[in-house]
Amino acid sequence: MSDSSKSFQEAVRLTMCQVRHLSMHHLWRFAKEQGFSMAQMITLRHIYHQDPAKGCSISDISGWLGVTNAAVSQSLDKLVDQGLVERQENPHDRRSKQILLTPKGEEMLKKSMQAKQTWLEDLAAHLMPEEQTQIESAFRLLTEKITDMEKS
Amino acid sequence: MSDSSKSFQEAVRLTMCQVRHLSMHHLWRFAKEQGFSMAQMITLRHIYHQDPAKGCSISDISGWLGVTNAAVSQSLDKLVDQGLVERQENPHDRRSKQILLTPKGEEMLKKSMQAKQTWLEDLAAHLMPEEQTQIESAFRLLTEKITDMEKS
DNA sequence: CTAAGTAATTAAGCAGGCTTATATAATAAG
DNA sequence: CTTATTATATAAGCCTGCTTAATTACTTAG
Repeated sequence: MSDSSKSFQEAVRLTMCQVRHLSMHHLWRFAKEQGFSMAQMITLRHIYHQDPAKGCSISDISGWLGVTNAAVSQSLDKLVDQGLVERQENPHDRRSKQILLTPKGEEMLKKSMQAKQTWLEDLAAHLMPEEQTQIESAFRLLTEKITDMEKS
Repeated sequence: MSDSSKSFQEAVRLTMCQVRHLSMHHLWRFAKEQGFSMAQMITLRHIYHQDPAKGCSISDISGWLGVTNAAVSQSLDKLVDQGLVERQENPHDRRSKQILLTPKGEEMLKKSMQAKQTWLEDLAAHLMPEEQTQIESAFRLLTEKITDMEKS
């Protein structure tokens, strides 16, 4: 591996480490206040990151979390009761369910991310316009590449 | 707020959203495999982000997590048993304890972050050298600014 | 058509993380 | 010095998220 690549990785790692720590804390507190378990928060986010047309199955989620289907099914019951997700029949396989976020669920997730918004505004205030532009283009590039990676 | 600042924030938000989702998942799986609770992982990271000379108190941690001191004290018992953290007397206030990571604890935390390493190498492989340089400098700047923000 | 396999659900039971209540020791305030 | 407050620890008990086991419904393979 080249030295420049090492340097790149170190820079990314450092920022990620900070962001991860703050995000983790934020999500933990949000979940606690709203009465969700960590598993439910991760589930909601996982559904959110799926193709909204297809949703995802119970097995998808249990595989992602590393728990049993039973656990996911029970956990979803509560989210359904609260109107955050819905179970739909999979037309291609009637054993399977398509789990989808309801508008209410999507709104809730957005809200959970929005608290970050204030932080982001603070950050913006600490940066000169040129600095913002520089970081912005780096992040756009990164988003694109990460998306590519997840697909492959 | 200026349009350019909005655009900046949106770019950062998008990347963070991806990173958060993947990090969350990664940490969840790691904790599960290693037999730690989410609260313990967040605790360890919190200690890690403190001044290593001072450590932090039980109250610090319970405030950070939003749980009682009793919960933290019990949770730390297990981490102490495993040799990951140690309780030291605070010389300035003998009621209080300084909670510190042991070398073993630090190593464990590093390990929990290292799995990200592979991902980072994959990412680097998807990027041209110029792209890496661009992102790298943006991240160095960002780390600096976030550190400033946390201090203030 | 039958048998085996897969997806989800339900129920019972366990374990661990959290809370409250209580106790101890040290500090701060009067 | 006495009293109140703060920091932590311990014990008992609750709650909930998870597991296993059993069931239903559907799909696939032979």
